[in-house]
Amino acid sequence: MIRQSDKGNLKKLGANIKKLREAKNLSLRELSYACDIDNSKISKIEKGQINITFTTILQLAKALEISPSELLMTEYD
Amino acid sequence: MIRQSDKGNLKKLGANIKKLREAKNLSLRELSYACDIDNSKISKIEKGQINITFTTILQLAKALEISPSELLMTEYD
DNA sequence: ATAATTGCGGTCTAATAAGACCGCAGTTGA
DNA sequence: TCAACTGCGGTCTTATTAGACCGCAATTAT
Repeated sequence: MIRQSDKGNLKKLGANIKKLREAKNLSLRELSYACDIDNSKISKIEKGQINITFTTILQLAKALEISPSELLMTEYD
Repeated sequence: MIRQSDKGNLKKLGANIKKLREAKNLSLRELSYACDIDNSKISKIEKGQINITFTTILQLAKALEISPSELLMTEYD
């Protein structure tokens, strides 16, 4: 595993999440509270360090008040 | 883990993937070959039995020739 | 009939996400 | 000056995905 092209895609996803979080003026801890995901984990997600599951995507989307598909709205390789 | 509401969402995702696969007239093994995911795993995904990761979503979307966000184009709880 | 295809369930190992927690260094602002 | 907040990195355990493989029962050709 740990395909090389995946790393870039994970970073893109993370960057998108960070952008959306900042657009709502939320700190990591605030978003953490809103979606019940540890703030350090969100930090890792935004830096593309972990490969989150579908349900984690749903949690984040809900807290960011957007649709799950909007969360993935980016170009991937 | 294994939140109860997640089960329903996983089934919805699976149903959507199955619909998309059938729309392209692909068997499990054909899709399996196209995205390099074991056919038995795809079967489990379609039945909502596993919580796939982001990269698996990308693989499926690519093989189904749709965008990742389109793959999630459904309503979730 | 019979051979191939298909969906699906189960098995086993290794890798890793989930989840919870700690603490630091660098802002920010009272 | 000091307290609060912020991003972020690391740790530890447990649950689960990933990945590869086997085989059956039912369906679908040939």
